[in-house]
Amino acid sequence: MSTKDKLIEAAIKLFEEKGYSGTTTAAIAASAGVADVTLFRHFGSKEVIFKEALKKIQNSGELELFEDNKQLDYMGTILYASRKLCKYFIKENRTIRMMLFESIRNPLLCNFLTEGPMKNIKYLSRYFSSLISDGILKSGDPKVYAESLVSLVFGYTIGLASLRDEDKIEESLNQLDKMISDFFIPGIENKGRDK
Amino acid sequence: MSTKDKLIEAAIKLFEEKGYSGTTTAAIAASAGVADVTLFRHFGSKEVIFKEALKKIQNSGELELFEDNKQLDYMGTILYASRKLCKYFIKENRTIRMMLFESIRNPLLCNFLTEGPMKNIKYLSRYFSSLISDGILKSGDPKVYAESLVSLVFGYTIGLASLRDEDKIEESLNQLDKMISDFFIPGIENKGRDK
DNA sequence: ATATAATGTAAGTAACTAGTTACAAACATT
DNA sequence: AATGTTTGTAACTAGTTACTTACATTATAT
Repeated sequence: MSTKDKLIEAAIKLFEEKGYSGTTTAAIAASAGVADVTLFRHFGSKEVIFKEALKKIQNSGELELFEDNKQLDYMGTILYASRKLCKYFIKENRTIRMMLFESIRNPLLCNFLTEGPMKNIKYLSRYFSSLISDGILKSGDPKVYAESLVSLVFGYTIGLASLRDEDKIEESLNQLDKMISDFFIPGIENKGRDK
Repeated sequence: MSTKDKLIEAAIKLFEEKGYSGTTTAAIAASAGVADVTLFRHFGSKEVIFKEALKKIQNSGELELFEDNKQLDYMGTILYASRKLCKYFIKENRTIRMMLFESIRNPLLCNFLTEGPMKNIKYLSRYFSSLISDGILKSGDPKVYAESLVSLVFGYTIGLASLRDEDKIEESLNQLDKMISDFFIPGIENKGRDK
């Protein structure tokens, strides 16, 4: 691994735990096992390495919500997607919480933060849209369906699960499954018609 | 307003915007219009004034989700409660985002943060429980119902709405209403039976 | 009117902070 | 073997940070 990569990795670890102003350039260099001055030779300033760290964080956040090779019904597909989303939110919960805070003062970060979820919402919207056309789901705005699902998963994992004991993750996943299958899906299903 | 109160208020404003390490004691004192040394005479250290500020934030978060004098059906009651919750999350979104971040390193803050929502979840659980007994809602775990509702509102306001333009709040409230009435409630309603 | 408490002024401490500069050592390339 | 690149060491700057001490001033209460 190159020196630059070592620095970026150390920076990500520290920034996500302590935020921008809680992290010092000296700590990043020490954590990467290089001299202080090397950081400035590579990045010039703390601002720059912070932004580069964010860039790498974002690139690692590309999610494939649907797996083509699996033959699932719509219930299974929605559950699969929300599980995947949930696992991502749990895994990255500290980064997300840090960025949610840093974006208070840095509005550019807001777009940055929402880019990933917005992509997922688009994918989900398209999927819901096709399910509506097929008469499987009630007619309605598929984007609202998608935003609801993502909000539910996000709110549950970041707002509740990530604040509880870390060893209860499996339990959280199960409860989320229950939420989705017991009333998110029944709420959007087309019950009156053919099925 | 007493000097101590002025300091706490200034501290809240700064901590919620810049977090713990981004806020300086000098800035708090200046914002409160008092001398630097006065802060230390009242609180002794930055840690202490931070914790006192948090205490006051928490006390202001007591929410009455149900209004007794209004005669609403269950749909209206749930919508009223979620609107109230949503408005609170929007109003306090910066504080919440700050605490979500600060709690990464301070686990005590986690309990602190969830205390308010957990109370709301308890209230809602009790309400849902009675609706289940009345046959209005499907049988199921009322706590899961409540956590779903709070997660949905939290996820939508903190995860999506608060990151968008601030002037779109009204629109966000309307969309949340739509989510609740169009498929959260249909998802938990008892459709098969008497109503 | 006087004692008491709360505040301001001023100076200072010791540690930390981002960032720079100059020089030497290690390294790989040719 | 010579050269250029990357890195480490070390010293430094200039500003910031939490926090302290000593003394003067103001307000309050009795």
